[in-house]
Amino acid sequence: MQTDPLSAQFAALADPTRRAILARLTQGEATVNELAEPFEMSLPAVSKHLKVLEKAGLISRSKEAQWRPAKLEPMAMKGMAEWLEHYRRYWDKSFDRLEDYLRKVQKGNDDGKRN
Amino acid sequence: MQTDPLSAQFAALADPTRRAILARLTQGEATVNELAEPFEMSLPAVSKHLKVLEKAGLISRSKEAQWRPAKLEPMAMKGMAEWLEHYRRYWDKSFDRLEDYLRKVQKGNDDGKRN
DNA sequence: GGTTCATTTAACCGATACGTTCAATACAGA
DNA sequence: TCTGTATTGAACGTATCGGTTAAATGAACC
Repeated sequence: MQTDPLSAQFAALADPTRRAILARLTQGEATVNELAEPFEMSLPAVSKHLKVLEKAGLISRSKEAQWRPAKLEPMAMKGMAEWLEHYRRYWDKSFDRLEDYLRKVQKGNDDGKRN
Repeated sequence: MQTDPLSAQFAALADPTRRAILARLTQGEATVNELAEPFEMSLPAVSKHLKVLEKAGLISRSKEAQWRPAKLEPMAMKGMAEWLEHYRRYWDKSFDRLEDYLRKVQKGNDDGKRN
């Protein structure tokens, strides 16, 4: 695999087991044993998946006694989401109209004092 | 690699050459030779990258004489974008407030007659 | 110190990824 | 039909992936 972050992150998402692990981690931190429970897969296999996710920056690990709970690091997803956003205008018809609208507001009656 | 579409699509994006090819295709259709030009890579290599992108549904190929121009199929990106959107609330602070707002509008003063 | 539990490391395996080179195919045009 | 151009196919090498089993590590508990 490549060394650039985006490649590592997309590659990490290219596996259903890893995507399921990330989904599980939206419910909160979890240990390897807990994460492995839904899968018909050995613990070392899950441990390796976690290593892939960690190298991609998508999760972090902590340490409590003999447990190494995994925690979601959602900021790492931002880059991928932004990359895809550049293409939204090519599939989302209504996005073109939104762009037009935003351009108009930006230019003309600039009442963007919100927040 | 897995056989589910999302895995194939994320895997396709996990390579900088393929991402560059997709970026190029936002400018319009292009032949293999044109697509290969920026890369220090053999033509068969680029041809293989196109096959990966095509299997993922991210591009399509047509046929004009001996040319097989590639065309962006942006709809195939929707699934990935939606998958990532589920996680936006975990990295985007302002998204929580937006959610609250939308929930409120949905419930109470429903003046959503636009469009 | 010995036991148990959680996790990782090591070694291995078959399949796939990504690149190469050389040959084959397909079409256009003189 | 011959030539040139565009593209793909076949065969190959090397590295990585995703899984396994068995052993090692580390911490808690008696």
